[in-house]
Amino acid sequence: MSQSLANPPPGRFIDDYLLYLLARTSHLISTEFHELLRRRGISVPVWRVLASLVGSSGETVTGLAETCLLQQPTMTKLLDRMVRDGLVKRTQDTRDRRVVRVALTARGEMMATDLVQAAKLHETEVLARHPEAEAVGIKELLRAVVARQARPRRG
Amino acid sequence: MSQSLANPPPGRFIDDYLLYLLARTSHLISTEFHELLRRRGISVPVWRVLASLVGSSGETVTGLAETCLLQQPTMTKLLDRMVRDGLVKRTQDTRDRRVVRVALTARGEMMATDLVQAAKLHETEVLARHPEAEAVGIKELLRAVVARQARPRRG
DNA sequence: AGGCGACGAATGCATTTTCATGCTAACCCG
DNA sequence: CGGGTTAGCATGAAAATGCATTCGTCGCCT
Repeated sequence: MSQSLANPPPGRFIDDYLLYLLARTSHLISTEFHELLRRRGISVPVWRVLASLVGSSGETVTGLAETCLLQQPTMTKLLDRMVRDGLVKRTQDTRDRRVVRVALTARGEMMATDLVQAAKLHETEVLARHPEAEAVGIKELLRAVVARQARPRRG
Repeated sequence: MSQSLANPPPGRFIDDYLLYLLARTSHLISTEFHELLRRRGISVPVWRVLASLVGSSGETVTGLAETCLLQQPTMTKLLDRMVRDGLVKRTQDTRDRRVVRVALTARGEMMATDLVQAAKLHETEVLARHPEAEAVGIKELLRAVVARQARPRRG
């Protein structure tokens, strides 16, 4: 029962609150890259879809929504816009006619590849800037947390 | 000797992309708590404001926006609703009449205190579930990253 | 004091997101 | 097979958000 073991700067509750620290870190670091997107006129959700589709031959709408941390109706409408803008195309799955397969168009592919390159560059900068994060293997750590946390899909 | 010296799972780009891992982790863990909020009919932004205001005698609108990772106009409108719902009150700063001080009402205070307690409980569960995160001092790590990252005050 | 630039908050409109629901196709089980 | 259930996606009205701009106040500087 000793909260004094750690060293929380006991100012605000949230400054020692894990969920807030995670959200803030994510937001703070991502914002940097998001400004690059903004300069190119690409919204964050669009970037997420593009990044999710590189190297894929077709993802489902629901799968994309989950990956991009969006709700399914939001993804449907986002895809509407991306189809309109010629970034992705929808095709019907032949085995299961309920399923819609989403894939990049040539234009989307080009844009995605380009952005992924920029993202990798940025990531390198970020890791270089925060050596202690790399030292503890932050990516492996996060992957492990995600893997364990990943929802038991019913059952 | 970890096997992760090379590229771990070269499936999708994003699965080894730091910014995505951060966002996904944050989202995945937060979602748990957000469901508790949902059951009580409280939105995430409202919760963030409440949590930001416990123990405070008055924050500015812009300050709250930054803390809650929202834009200032969004915060203004969010506060409109929270005032309407009797959770917070606005008062004019006497020293600087541009500034609006936002503070919890009695009802807001009660709700906030209650939720903070639940949040602390949940945090404990989460940390217990992910021992390796606690082992590396995840909170201290994130605090350090935020502190270093937050420096560039753009203008 | 007067003027100018910066700051803090609010506003208006367009866009996006949400929530609940509808629809079709596949599954399951008797 | 047929009826009920579930999965996958779309839709529509209402709410929230983003972006640019506006309004009022302050600081500074001469």
